[in-house]
Formats: sequence, structure tokens, C-alpha cells
Amino acid sequence: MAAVNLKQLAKMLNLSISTVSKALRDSHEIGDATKLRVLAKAKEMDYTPNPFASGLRRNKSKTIAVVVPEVANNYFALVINGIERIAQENDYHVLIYLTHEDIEKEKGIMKHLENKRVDGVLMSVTMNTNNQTHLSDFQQKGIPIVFFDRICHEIETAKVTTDDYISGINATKHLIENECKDIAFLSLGEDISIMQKRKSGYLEELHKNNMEAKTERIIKCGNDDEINYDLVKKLLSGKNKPDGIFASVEKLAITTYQVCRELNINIPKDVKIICFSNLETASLLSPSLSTITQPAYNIGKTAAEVMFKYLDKNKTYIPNENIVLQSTLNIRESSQHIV
Amino acid sequence: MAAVNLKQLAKMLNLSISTVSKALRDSHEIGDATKLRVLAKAKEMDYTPNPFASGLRRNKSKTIAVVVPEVANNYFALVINGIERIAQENDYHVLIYLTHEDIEKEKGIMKHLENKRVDGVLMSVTMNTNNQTHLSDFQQKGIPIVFFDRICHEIETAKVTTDDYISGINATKHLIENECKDIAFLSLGEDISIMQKRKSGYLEELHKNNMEAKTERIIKCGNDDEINYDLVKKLLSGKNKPDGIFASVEKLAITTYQVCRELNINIPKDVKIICFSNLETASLLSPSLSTITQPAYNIGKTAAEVMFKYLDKNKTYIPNENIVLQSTLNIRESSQHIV
DNA sequence: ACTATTTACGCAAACGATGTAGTAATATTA
DNA sequence: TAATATTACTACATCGTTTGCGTAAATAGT
Repeated sequence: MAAVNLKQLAKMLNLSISTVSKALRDSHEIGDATKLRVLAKAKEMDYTPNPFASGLRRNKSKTIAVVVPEVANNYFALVINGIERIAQENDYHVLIYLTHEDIEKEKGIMKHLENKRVDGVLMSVTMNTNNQTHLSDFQQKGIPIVFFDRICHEIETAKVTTDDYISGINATKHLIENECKDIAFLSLGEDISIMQKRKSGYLEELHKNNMEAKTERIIKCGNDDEINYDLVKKLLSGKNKPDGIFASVEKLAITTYQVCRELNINIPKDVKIICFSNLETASLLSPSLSTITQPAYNIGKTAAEVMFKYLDKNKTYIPNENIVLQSTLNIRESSQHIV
Repeated sequence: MAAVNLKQLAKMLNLSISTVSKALRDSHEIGDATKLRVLAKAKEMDYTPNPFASGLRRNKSKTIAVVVPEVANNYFALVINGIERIAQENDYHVLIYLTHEDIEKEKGIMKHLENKRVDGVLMSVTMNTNNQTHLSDFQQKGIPIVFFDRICHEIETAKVTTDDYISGINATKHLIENECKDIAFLSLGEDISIMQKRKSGYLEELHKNNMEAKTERIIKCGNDDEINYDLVKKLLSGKNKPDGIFASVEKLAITTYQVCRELNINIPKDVKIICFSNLETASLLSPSLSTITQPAYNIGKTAAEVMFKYLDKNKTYIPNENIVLQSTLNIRESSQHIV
């Protein structure tokens, strides 16, 4: 019942503690016969080393942390899936922390992690993270960070993102090709780089098509669904409403669907919609939702792989590197012009 | 930059290590003036205790594990959300492990956790967990488990579930009231208790209405989406098809929607559907999906609260307790008879 | 004034694993 | 055969905290 430790194993085998320890770690200092005896006994006794003792001694936690805004979100859930897969393969454990888009919570979490509880952190910052001192402070403590998607440019490390600028262009272009003359952009916050890029793509494509980029068409949504609902409702009320909507994140598209339902606005006839999304049921919605889909699972997998590449080498410093994966455009009914 | 430890703090303050340690833990053995000095210096130096050292010494990890089949699933994601909330409140950390419905992986994970890496485990077993020796073995090591939703009856501990039997009855009753004469039940595996209960409710209600419960109407689906697709396709092909479907989990309802789309079967005219689901977009599907919705966030919250109730008291043994929360029935288009 | 108690602190032994340095015994080489 | 190298092990200090015990000084009790 009670877990055996090295001391007890050693006594059983009439060996010293260090011999047992070395035998288990397959040290060249130990004879083959002894190694076999030790291994057999360890297996019999179901010995597994105490993670706190070895963590303390070796200054290694065999644990990484994932810090994300939320988990009840197809995108982040898939990312976590990918991370967990790689972590299991590397015999690592995964701690999860949710910021709920609250920068104060993010700061608190990073403070909590500073004491070497984890060997590395994979993270996507909150929509409100406009200051990175808590992140650079953290890095100073010698724990590496790898960012994905919602990255922090100012921090020197590896960053895994998707081709958001191109995707922004493509989505906008697609709406324009489907006869949209007045396209609104639903943004989540405005500080984070990913939003800047998506918006830049949108603005660039408008410009290219000699379409006016009106500031009132850029809606700064936030973390409160009700406020977002009102913002979108306001956008779509009255006669001067857009005929196309580019939602920068999934939940804003869902909100838009709900608003359209309330206001009896027909998608795609009255307004066309496209958004970034990993929604499984996008094709089953009414109407089916056109999406730019990020390779979420692979983003998680890649971020974790980069992290382990350095952890394996015991390198706590990760040089700047931008890994860009491609999103795919899935055209469905919500964005298509009906002839 | 480098983290300070007690020894360094002690030297700075001209105190012994133990005095500093006790001061920080607010021991009555230390004078108030000294406490203040220590606290101030600790704050100044940004001291935070090494979790491995104190974990080793106190045999406490301040960490719980969540073991679930998957995370890219609205239900489990919400549960994790609830758990994480309570964990943060209790100053605990949350490790996450995914079994992907693989019982061997589940066993491996439990083995990994046996060495006191965590103070407790919150879990939902895989659909294939028909044997609980790895779980009772785990419990024997003195680490408490709390089950939620996919519980293991044979293990004595606290279990948080929903009223699945009643929900099974209500869903079936609803379909019958909407003119269904031949209702199929899509099951996920058959071993786990939650499925038994949902199925029992279904069978009971059929019986009550003098409807035949044909075994070929109980479809045993599994973890492979393609196989499930074929099973459902077979069910809905040919003339002898059911006019009602009760899907025991969300993903099987989605599969059914996809099959119906391929086979040009009209929901709800040709076949009515209801399922257990936490899908945010249920009301936006075409047709909108009737669901039994479990209070996922609260399930996670409750399970975590029960766990901490015992962890706080340093009790590793949790007596049997069944906490049952209520699901809600959300009737939408997919299950309604059109007059 | 002398013992008993309280206060405020330090010493040192854990916790369990790891790794360096040391040591017998055997094997190799000049 | 003596000097050297190798093999196979053990002893011990260490990682950073916690905590039981000891103790000197201050306070209280008689």
C-alpha cells in the first residue's frame, strides 16, 4: 500500500541507496547482475521515484504549464489536445491555467509559476495584454515561454502563429467577390498582434478594391457576451447597416447569428458572414458558416515540440523564431452571393 | 534574477533559517516585530517557497489531476472550467490528462500519478472502463478520487452525476409525445453506468407506452467517428428506419445530422432527434437541436468542492456519496412534430 | 529570592533522490 | 612483480523546507 522508496528497496536488496539509485538510472558504475536484481525488485515492489525529491535535487519538474484565456472554446481545446499529446510522448505533465481574458489573473498565474514549478510555459495571452513586463520578468527567472496564436512580439522566444494577415486578406477578398460593398470587422480587443494582423489584411484588401475603410465599421468587441450582442445589434439595426461581416473570432460570429435571428436579418441575403473558427458544427448551422479554420491541433503540437526541443537540451533560452502554419478557407453558405 | 531561498533571506536578516520559515508561516513561536521584518524582506526579495522542497517535506503537492476522455468537447471543457475555478480559489494547481477513451492509456496515467504527484484526482472514466482494479489500486495508495458523470460504482468515494435515468425517460417521453413510434437509442459503449442509466430510462418509457424495445434499435457506437457514421447510416437507410433518435452523447447527434444530410432525410419530418449536449450552437443548427443539457460547469465545480472539502481536512478517504445535479430539457425544432 | 512558566529564537534532523568522491577488490600492463 | 587501471560498489553532502526539541532570557508566581 504505502509507496516504497529507495531506502527500503536498498535494505531489501542489501545494497546501498546510491547503488539502487544508479542501477535504476542504468549507470555504467553498476554491474549487470546487480542491475537486473534491482530492476526486478523495483518492479515487484512497484517502485516509482518520488517526483518532489528528484525535482528538488535535479531542479526539473517534468511539467509544463499551458496558460490560455479559456478552454470551453474549440480552438483552445484542440490546441491543448495537441500539447497534451506531445507532453505524454515526452513523459511530461501538463498544468492548465485559465485567464478568462483577465490580465490581472494572467499576472497572478505567472507569479505563481515563477518558483520553478514548471520547466516551461506555453501560452496565448489575454485580449487585454498590452504590457509585457510580467512576461519578461517571468522569462528572467529562467523559465522559457513559447507563445502560440496570441503572441507577444516584444518577448524574445519562439512563436507559433498562423498566416493571419493573408487570411484576413482572403476572407475580405472572398466577401468582396460575393458582392459585399460594406464590410464590418468584428475585433476582439485591439491590443493583441493577432487582431492587428487580421485587421491589416482586412484593411489592405479594402484599400486594394478602392473601398472606404470606415472606422465605425470596426467594432471593438470584448469578453462580455451581452455587451458584444448589443454592439452587433447596434451595428445591424437601422438602414445603414453593412452587407458583410468579418468576425475575427468564432464567438462573435455566433453572436452575429443570434442577432440576425432576433432582427430577422437573412444570412447571406442581407448580410454575409465569415469568421475564424474551429467549430465542428459549422457546416450544420443554418445557414452553414463559412470559416477560416486554423490548424489548432497542430499549433499545439508544434508549440510543444519547439518547447521540448529546448528542454531536452536543458536550454532555458529560446531564441526568436516565428513558425507560421496555414489556415484553410472553408466557404459555405453564410458568405455566398445567391444569384 | 535567480530565485531567493530561505537561506539567503535568513542571512540578509541575520536570522536563522527556521526563524524565517516560521515567520513566513505565521508561527506563534515568532515575535511580531520579527515577523514584520521577515515579511517585508520576503516581499522585497520576491521570495516564494520552492514547491518541491515543501512538497517533499510536507508530502503535499497542492495539485490535483483531472483525467477525462477528451477536452475538445463542450461538456468536458466546461467541467474543466468549473474545476479550474475552484482550484484557483484554493490555491491549487490542475494537471490535465486525456485518455482518448483508451483504457490502457487510462491505466498508464493512473500509474503515473501513484507517486504522490497529486493530492487528488477528479475523473470521468473511458467508455471502455469495465474493470476498476487500476482505480481501486490507485485508491489504495492513499490518493482520493472523485468521479463525475462517468463514474465507477464499485469504487467507494464521492460521485457527481446528473439525473440520467430521469433524463432518459423525459427525452423518450418527449419523442413519443411528438408522434414517434419507433425510437432508436445511440449508445456510446455499453459498459459505463451513465449509459446504462440513460438506456434504462429509454427502455422504461418505451415499456410504459407499450412500445416494443427492439435490440436492433440500440446502436452501440464507439470512439471511431467513421464507424459511427456507418452505423447510423445503416440505421437510417432502407425503408425500415426509426422515426425518432435519442443520442446519448452530442457527437452522435452531430453524426446523425451529417448522415441525414447525405441521405436527404428531413429532420424532424422523417426522423426526430434529441440528445445530451452542451453545444453552444444547438439553437443555430439547421434544424435547431433539442437537447438535454447537463450543468457541466457546476458539475466540475461541485466535484472540485467535494475534493477540497476532504483535502482541507487532510482526509485521504472519501466516503461514498452520490451528488446528483439536474439536467435541463431544451426542446427545439429537431424533435418536434409538425402539425 | 527562588522556582515555574512563557517568549523568541536557533540547531539539527528529517523528506527522498542524486551525484561526487572515495575505496576495496580485481584485472591489466611494463 | 610492482605499478597502474578498471570495476563495482558505498558514504556522504546536497537540493530547500519544515518541525520537534533545546535553550537563554524575560516574565510570572509564590
